[in-house]
Amino acid sequence: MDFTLPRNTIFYELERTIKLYRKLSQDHIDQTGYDVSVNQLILLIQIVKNPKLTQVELSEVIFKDFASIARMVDLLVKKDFLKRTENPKDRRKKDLIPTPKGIKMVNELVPVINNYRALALKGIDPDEVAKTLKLLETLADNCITNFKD
Amino acid sequence: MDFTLPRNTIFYELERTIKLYRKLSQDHIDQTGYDVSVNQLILLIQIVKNPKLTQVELSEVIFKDFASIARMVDLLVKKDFLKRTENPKDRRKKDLIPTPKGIKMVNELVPVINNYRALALKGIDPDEVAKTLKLLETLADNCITNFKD
DNA sequence: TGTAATTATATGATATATCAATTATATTTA
DNA sequence: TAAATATAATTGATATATCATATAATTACA
Repeated sequence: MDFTLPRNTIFYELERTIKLYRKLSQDHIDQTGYDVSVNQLILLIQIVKNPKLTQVELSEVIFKDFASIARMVDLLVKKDFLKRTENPKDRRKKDLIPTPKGIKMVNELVPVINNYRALALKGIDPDEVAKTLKLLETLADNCITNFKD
Repeated sequence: MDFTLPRNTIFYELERTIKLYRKLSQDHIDQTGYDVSVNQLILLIQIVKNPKLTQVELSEVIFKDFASIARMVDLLVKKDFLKRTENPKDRRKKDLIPTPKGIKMVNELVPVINNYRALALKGIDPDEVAKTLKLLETLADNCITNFKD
């Protein structure tokens, strides 16, 4: 059987790296004492930056299923970082309004994110990052064009 | 607030690429008619290749939590791709024995995996892949050395 | 040798992911 | 305008992930 061990493929290394990066991110967020997941935080930041976006649009911005967005919104609402009210003009839509508590958290945590992003890229040549970005985009395009359904 | 949109960072592109690659993988597996997830399949392949590995060792090979392994083993057993029996020498351990059905599937699906891996990398210079691998390893190392706990 | 520490696996809680189906509302179009 | 279609959000089912804890068995060591 001719099969390359996962750990010798770029696919494995992608999975491994992103997993470690997620851990780094959550770790630094946790250290601040805030009870929020990285994904919840990233979603909330997008809402703060652009309160007009619908959940469907948000799902495109952060590249997640809209069902996931609905559940993350639920959690942000439960934690009082966000309010969800009916949009008066289009009652299918919900207006997502960050609470003062949510805005305060975003303001405090954006520098934390910028910090761990920099830590993750420490010692890496920006030109190499740009090349990697290009490669990843090609890989992603290849995936899209080769779906069978 | 100075915050780079997710989609302009390498971190976002990593998440996006790996998500599209997972979809490509599952799509090609599904097309074969087999009822198995990519992760279950990758795990089963490792077991076929090395039936002596414990679940803890398997979790290192495919870089997943051992709790995840236990649950994936459960599912493989339920689907009759795998048998789990007590190890007579160390009764904490479980021997994981692929069933004939499991072995047949692995033999049929390994070429499918090799095929979609090649599709994903089509048109990409192997030297660039090697460079990207190095960058990802550095990024992963940076994450590991910057955990706060 | 008996107790402590370690190891292997399993499981509960929670978060996230996808897909499919549902509900409600808006929009299109025949 | 009524019926068909599209859109926005929610929810259920299932898979996976992590973390913490539990259980059982083995190994280390005082």
